Amino acid sequence: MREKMMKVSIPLFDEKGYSETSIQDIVDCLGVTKGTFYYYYKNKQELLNDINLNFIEYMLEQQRTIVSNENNSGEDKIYHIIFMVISSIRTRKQHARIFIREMRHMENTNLNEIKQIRKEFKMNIQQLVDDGIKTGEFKHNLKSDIITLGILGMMNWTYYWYDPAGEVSAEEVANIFMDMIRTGIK
Amino acid sequence: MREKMMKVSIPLFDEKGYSETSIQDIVDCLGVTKGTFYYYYKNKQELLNDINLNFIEYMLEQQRTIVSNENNSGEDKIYHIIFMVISSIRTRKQHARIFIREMRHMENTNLNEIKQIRKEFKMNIQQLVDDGIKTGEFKHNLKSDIITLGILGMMNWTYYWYDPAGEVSAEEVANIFMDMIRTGIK
Amino acid sequence: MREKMMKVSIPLFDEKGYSETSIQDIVDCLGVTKGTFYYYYKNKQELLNDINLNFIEYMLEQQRTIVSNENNSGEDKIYHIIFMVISSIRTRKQHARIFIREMRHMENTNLNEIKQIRKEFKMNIQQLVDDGIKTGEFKHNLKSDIITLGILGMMNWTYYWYDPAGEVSAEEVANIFMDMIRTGIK
Amino acid sequence: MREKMMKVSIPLFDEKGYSETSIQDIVDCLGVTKGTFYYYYKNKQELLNDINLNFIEYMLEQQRTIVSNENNSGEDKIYHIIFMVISSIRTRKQHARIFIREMRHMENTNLNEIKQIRKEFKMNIQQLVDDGIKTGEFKHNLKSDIITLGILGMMNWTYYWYDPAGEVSAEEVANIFMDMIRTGIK
DNA sequence: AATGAATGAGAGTTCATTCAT
DNA sequence: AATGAATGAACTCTCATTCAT
Repeated sequence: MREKMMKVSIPLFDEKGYSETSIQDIVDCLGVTKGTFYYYYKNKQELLNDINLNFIEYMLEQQRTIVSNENNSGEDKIYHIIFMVISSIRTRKQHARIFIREMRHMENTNLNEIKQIRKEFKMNIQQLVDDGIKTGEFKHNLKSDIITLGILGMMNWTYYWYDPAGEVSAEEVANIFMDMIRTGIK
Repeated sequence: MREKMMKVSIPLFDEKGYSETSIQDIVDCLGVTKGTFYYYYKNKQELLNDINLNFIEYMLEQQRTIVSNENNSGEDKIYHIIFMVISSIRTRKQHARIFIREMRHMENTNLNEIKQIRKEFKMNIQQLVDDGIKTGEFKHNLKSDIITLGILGMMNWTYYWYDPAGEVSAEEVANIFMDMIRTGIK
Repeated sequence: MREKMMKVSIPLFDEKGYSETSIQDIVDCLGVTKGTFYYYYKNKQELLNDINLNFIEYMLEQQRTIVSNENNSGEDKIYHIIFMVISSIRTRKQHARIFIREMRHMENTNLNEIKQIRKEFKMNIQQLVDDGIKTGEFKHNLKSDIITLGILGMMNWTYYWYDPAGEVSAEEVANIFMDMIRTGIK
Repeated sequence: MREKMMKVSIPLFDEKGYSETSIQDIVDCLGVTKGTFYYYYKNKQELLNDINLNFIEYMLEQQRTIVSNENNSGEDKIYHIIFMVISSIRTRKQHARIFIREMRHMENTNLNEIKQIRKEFKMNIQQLVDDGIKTGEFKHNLKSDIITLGILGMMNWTYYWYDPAGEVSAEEVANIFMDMIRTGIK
């Protein structure tokens, strides 16, 4: 039931916003009553925590798999992360947007956990950049943290414009971004 | 008074969120009563409209000045836009974040106006890329729209991490980003 | 200015109701500001008092003229009162309805004055009935007070259905009512 | 609970008026909180709808029973309707006055329904008059619609003056009115 | 004679939450 | 496992009224 509640809440939270979605809205989707909600969840925040944790843990897990693949170069790994993020939009666009927008409404305890995971997600990319600098794969004078934040910006922004049903495939976008990151537009 | 209300609302809207900020919160900051708010504003939304329009019009104006400078190359202009955006964080960080997050709460009429301006902001960049492709300044096989969205992502994300009081100057960030965009990290 | 305010308030009070009409609504019709209203009127109630007094005094005056005409029989006088009331709808329909519906909102002092006038209006009719009984013009066993209330009911109700622009003239309605009152429908 | 709320609201709506009665007034009578009101009613209007529908449906039902009684003549039926209306004052005076005065505040959907019922109530009387004309029970040259409006006026006005606790019984008033309608005062 | 800024009290309504059943 | 009644606090918004200018 907790799963069902998460599932119906995600489109509601994305479309109307967390604050604007009432418990009533959620239980209406399931044909149950508000009491039922509180049987499964302590409060509304807990549901948001669940949703956000579920998302970021999934993303981190995917990223870890990519990073730990020893057959690929750093560059390959960065590419695969970008591709993974953009691909995830097909099934997790709403999920991702909630994550970005509604973090503010989380309890402190869970917020810290999430920030930790988020940091790891970022650091994994930064590490790839740093490694590349060390091995000579990348330029030697890069500021890896800012480069990483640039890459994250490009990726995260896709949640606001990329349409998986549109003409451009996730692969194409990933390729274009990776090209720009690798050799620029000049 | 409308100005004063905008001014105190911006930090509130950024920190607590638009929905979570009550009219009471706003008027308390000014030492006036709720009635006063409604003397100057038709409703809460109108205040948000004001805030958002004020922001995006400022940004567009700055961008127009940059773009219309005939002494600079396309590349220079892109650089100046990036620098302008990051510099704007010093005085407009909260303003910008409200703009990005709370657009959903705007009235339709004003929303359309804002979307229009936003589109122009984007198209101005895309035009620079297109021009660069035509003149040979940039690679000839670029997908300018996606490249532009990548650049916008990098810039917009800075509102969430860049600290103007920190060690790295806006100029440095702009340089790093511009380098990546120009020649990549390889 | 007090007159002008009364004039624009009457349609507003009739259509929206006294409570639902705001001072703002009233002053908007005149292109002045709320302050102006309070320059001429102590408060909203005073305006209603004015409107209602104006109406009932006019009605009473008309009635007095009819009653004091020594050429007419009692029956004639009753007829003329009915005709006068129904004729008054053309110019005072809204006025009359406000009078009937919004008396509740009047101050006590004025309310008493109005009730007094209203009573006189009623007693003038009742007197005609009583006179008729005494002179043998009417049946001798009539309960004049209840008969009077019946006649008043017929007349007052016309404010809710009679359309002066419709096909039936005020004269016709007065004739029909008077016929019924005189000789019934049998 | 909806019933209880209707019950306490009727005197409030009659004495203070619909607009002047607050939800707080209503719930105070029941010792519950405003939230409870909104658990049972969508809004204030819905309560008024309930009250008004309840009244007019009761009146129509009573009228239908009278009209459908095949043992009575048309004249008898008109008498019984008048008597029924005046008798209803004992238990429904306030109810009736709310109905007459506060129709303006009803939603359109319900308003139409109510107007329909009201029309039927009127047409049932008019039909009796028409029948009487046809059968020769009544004068042949009557304008039945205006006669009916006259009768309705007499009856409806009783809600504003008849005191069931006073000296005159409902039966007496009905008899006096019926006499006037039948044979007039001459 | 008229304005415009401000007030303050209260309105209707929403909603997360509780809890006995 | 689930309900349904109830709460209470907060919210947006309205408006008659005041008063210095």
